[in-house]
Amino acid sequence: MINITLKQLRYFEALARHGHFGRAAEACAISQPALSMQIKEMEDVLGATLFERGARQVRLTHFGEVAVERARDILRSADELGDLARASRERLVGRFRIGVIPTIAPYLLPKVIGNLKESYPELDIHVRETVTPKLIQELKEGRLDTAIVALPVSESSLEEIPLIQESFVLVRTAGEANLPLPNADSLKEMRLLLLEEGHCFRDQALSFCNLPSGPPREVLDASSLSTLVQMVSAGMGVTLIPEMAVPVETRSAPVSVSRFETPEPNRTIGMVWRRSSPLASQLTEIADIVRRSAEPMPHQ
Amino acid sequence: MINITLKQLRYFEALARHGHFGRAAEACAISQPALSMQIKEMEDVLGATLFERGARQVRLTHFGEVAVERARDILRSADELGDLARASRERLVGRFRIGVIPTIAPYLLPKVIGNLKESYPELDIHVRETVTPKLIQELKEGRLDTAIVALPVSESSLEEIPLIQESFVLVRTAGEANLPLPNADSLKEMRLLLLEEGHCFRDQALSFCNLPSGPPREVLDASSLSTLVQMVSAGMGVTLIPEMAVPVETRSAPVSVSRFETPEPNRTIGMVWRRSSPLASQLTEIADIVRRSAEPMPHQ
DNA sequence: TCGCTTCGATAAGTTTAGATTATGATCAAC
DNA sequence: GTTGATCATAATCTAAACTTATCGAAGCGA
Repeated sequence: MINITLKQLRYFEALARHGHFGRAAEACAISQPALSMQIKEMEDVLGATLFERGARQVRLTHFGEVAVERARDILRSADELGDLARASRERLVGRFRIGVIPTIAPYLLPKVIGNLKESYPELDIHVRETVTPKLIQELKEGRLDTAIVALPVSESSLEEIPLIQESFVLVRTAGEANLPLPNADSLKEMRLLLLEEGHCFRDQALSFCNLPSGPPREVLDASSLSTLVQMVSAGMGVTLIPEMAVPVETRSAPVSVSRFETPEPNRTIGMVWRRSSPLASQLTEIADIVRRSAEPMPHQ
Repeated sequence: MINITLKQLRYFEALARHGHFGRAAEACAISQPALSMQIKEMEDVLGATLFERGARQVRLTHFGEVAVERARDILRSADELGDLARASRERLVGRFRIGVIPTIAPYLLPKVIGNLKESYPELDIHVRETVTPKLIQELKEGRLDTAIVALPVSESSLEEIPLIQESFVLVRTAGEANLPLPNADSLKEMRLLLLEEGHCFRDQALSFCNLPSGPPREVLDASSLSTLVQMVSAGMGVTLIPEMAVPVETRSAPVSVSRFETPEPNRTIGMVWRRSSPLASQLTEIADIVRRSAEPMPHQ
């Protein structure tokens, strides 16, 4: 399809404004014949006359009058596209899709989202909460912009940066508060309640106890830390939870929380994104915000 | 000012639609490298990334998503400009400024405008009523599209086509109805009431009586045919009026109307427009409409 | 892990479109 | 009739855009 060009529209608008080929050409920084030819070309393509060439003046035809309004619309729109681009370079705007694993989301997200909205008011934040493999999948497919997960992820196409390191703590019934602290091996002998398969935290806990991950164990697997703690308070066993979950999960449950002796079991939480993501530079900024959102929590 | 081109926007839209350089290029009927280069150029000019090039797929960035909507707006607008042009070629649209002399306007215009609006419903008709020299002036300056005047105008830059020929009739008091018909010379001796200077009809009447046009005469000059007829009915003299004015002007006045013997005094009414007017072809159509509007009048 | 395939980027060369300068035609004004 | 202003046309040149050929990275199957 042969068509008009934006350049022609600019020339056209200038000629409509000046009503004079010479001066319009000067305004466009081109020669008068160049302008004449482009206007003629545009009239040919449109199949309609834009200007009535009088001996002493150049006037818009009726169609020209209608056309110049339309042309100004188009030119303004095109210029605004440039403005839009500039704006998008300076600050993060538009939709931002963030994925978080379930053992982090409830404790970290409220603060992260609050801080993000403060820093980027024009950001339209979407949250996806699911297990790491799904997040990674969606991330690689471009359905997420970033994900907050436990490191390492070890995907060559993904950039990963650590944010915080947090310990796991032991949750027992309130009555067991003063019992001696079990070590990794003695934990193996206790009724250790765990999350269902798929959660990385399940594997990390098992790993701490030197147990193989994989097949479900005899004890019922929970789908959330909250359930785990409730089951502990009901006397069904003990469990491990990450430090950041303590304030929320043990607030209303009659359980005791104990830290392990060093080396404490722990996990590294980090952010990952596609290396090819054009948001890369902004994502490091966002990582800072997430880090700041998480830092004060252990001390609160 | 360096800027994007409509072509780039079309390529961009195609790539956004297909998510694949090869297929988008095919859809645009260009080679894949050509598309790659134009997209790259566009990204450079905008200073923002439009697509995230994954190994196996091409995805819009957030900015790209915003941009493609804007691009579609622009492209649609540009296409509509073509539609607009096509529409304007087929039928007359927009503002249409018509000038008419005062000795025609009241009698012809109602019908002309009615018929014009019927034939060109989308026409925005503006009427200017004044004497011939002013109409010609405004016509040449492009402030009118056409004028209905008495011919000839004899302006080299104007096209003129005759529409109708109409006679002048004598208006006397009702009591004078049976008096013998004066000839041109005897009219000279009567108290002939005329329009004020500037009206071509005044000159035409004077010319019929073999009197010089120009200086005002002793009798008060009127500014409208209506006034003339009223003055006649008041016994102040006689007058000439064009045939088409008879039904309107003598309806409620006690006057008699008499036709002259051949050769009757008469005038040729025609339409004029700039030869350079791009409406030329439509103006001949309009001339037909005006002619049809005028024709039945002498017989009614 | 090693080809194999897919797909986008890059390079070199060709074509086309747009620009320039010079000139012509028209018309109004003197 | 001559002159000056103004837009169109012609001839030429340049720069942009396109083409074909090739490269390089990444996924995928054996």
